[in-house]
Amino acid sequence: MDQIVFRPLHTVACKARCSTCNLRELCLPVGLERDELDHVDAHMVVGQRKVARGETLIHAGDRFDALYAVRTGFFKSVITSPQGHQQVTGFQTGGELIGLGGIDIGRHEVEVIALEDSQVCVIPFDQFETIAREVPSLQRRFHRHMSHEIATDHEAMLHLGSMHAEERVAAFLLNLVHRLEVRGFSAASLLLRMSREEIGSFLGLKLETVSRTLSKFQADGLLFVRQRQIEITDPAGLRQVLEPAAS
Amino acid sequence: MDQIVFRPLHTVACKARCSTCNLRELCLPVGLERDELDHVDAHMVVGQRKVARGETLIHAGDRFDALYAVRTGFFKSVITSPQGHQQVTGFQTGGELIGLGGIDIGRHEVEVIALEDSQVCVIPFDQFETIAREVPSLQRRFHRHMSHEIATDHEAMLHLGSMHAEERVAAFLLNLVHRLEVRGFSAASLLLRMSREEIGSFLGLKLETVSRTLSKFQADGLLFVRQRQIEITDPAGLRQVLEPAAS
DNA sequence: CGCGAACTTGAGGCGTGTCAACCCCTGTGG
DNA sequence: CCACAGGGGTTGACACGCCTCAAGTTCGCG
Repeated sequence: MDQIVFRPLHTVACKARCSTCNLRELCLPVGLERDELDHVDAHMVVGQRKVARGETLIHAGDRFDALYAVRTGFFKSVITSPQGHQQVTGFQTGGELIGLGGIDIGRHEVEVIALEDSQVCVIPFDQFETIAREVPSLQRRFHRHMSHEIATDHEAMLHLGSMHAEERVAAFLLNLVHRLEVRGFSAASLLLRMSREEIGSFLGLKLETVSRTLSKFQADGLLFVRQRQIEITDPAGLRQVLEPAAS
Repeated sequence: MDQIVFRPLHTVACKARCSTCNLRELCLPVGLERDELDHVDAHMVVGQRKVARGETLIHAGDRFDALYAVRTGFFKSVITSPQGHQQVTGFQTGGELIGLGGIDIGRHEVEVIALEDSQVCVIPFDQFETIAREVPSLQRRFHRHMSHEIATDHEAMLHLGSMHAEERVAAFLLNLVHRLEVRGFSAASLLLRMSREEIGSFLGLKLETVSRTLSKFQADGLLFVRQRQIEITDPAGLRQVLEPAAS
């Protein structure tokens, strides 16, 4: 689309150990036993890859042969139609898997771009399936991860298909803080890693509408916005926005 | 929500044989070897269930313990937000799996309702995971099925987030005929199993807009509509609707 | 320090929603 | 066999929420 981008493999050979990773309770190895963890440590993750802010981790159409688990940082996934329509399908952060939509046809359907300097674990998929056959609890965990993405996408469809701008933005913010909270960040203060345009694309709105809506929330005393820094001062009020227009 | 509905289990004990099912090349057992098929025949599908038109196969919130594969008929899946917003997340027909979004939290997130008299195969999930560990090609096939749902949902998000009414309806019709064509039906003539309202919910439009759009397509000579019967007279023209507004 | 990208805010237009009337088809009961 | 009821579909008039276009501001980065 744009220009040709130099794309080094950047895969660091050093083995990542899930057993010592602080995301282990959010990522694939949730709830594995000691010996299972050792097995996974030895074979699942072949290396890490660093992706600088703005760099592309996956190009649409790339051959699918590995999953990526976010270790640090923040990504967006974008789908582009043959006619050039674009849509952000999601934002991924620590412990979340990237590339699940590519398993089916063996090619990635989305472009995945880092929104800040990031690091991912590389999980070759053939090998992963072998391990999943050997470690039932890993298999179950993987199925839950895929299922979670499906349920999440359905929720996004709900937002896109049946909510007003204010409801979409409120739901987006609440979802985002919740995910950050689970990862140990503040529930009240967040730094957006994506632009208004990217939020808009994800929510099916134009960037101006996102901007206006945030301004309105501020005017209503629900939060403070200063560029990408947001302080949620009235979380209950923000949830209220989602309530059906009633008393 | 509505009233209590009498919900018999309806599961017919008679074993279904994948090896003799005419959907075997679309459903989970695609490409299995003879001996693998025998194994699957023996353990995967515990029975069938009939669902009359209008009946509910799965209630939102139901415990998840089995997947369903559509053997005959047509279903819609609907998600409802805590605030009462509703969204059709998809329509399922022969060979497609139902309930994948429920694996994660162990409860179904969607309501699944038959749009015509239908029949599904019941696949208890714990048992299925065991077989998937024993039969790698079934495992792979299942992962591809889940991945396909993810990619499909992303496509739906693209429609919902970045297309105009005419584009959405055209994309919907083309997708539908394509799926029916793969299943041996005509590419030109189709009988919609869902109402305008259900199409609208899926596409993020009101039923009137769907109706108007179909009427416009007819006026433009792209198709004939008569209630739920549609004849596509100019498939190329319909695809043209998806092209960016240009020459 | 200065440029460009990202963001904000305003004015006006358009596409889709809303509301309402009417039609068509199906099924049911007299 | 026909009358009637009711749900689904069509069409029109109008409203409104979001998009478009444009100008001005702020901020981050080189």
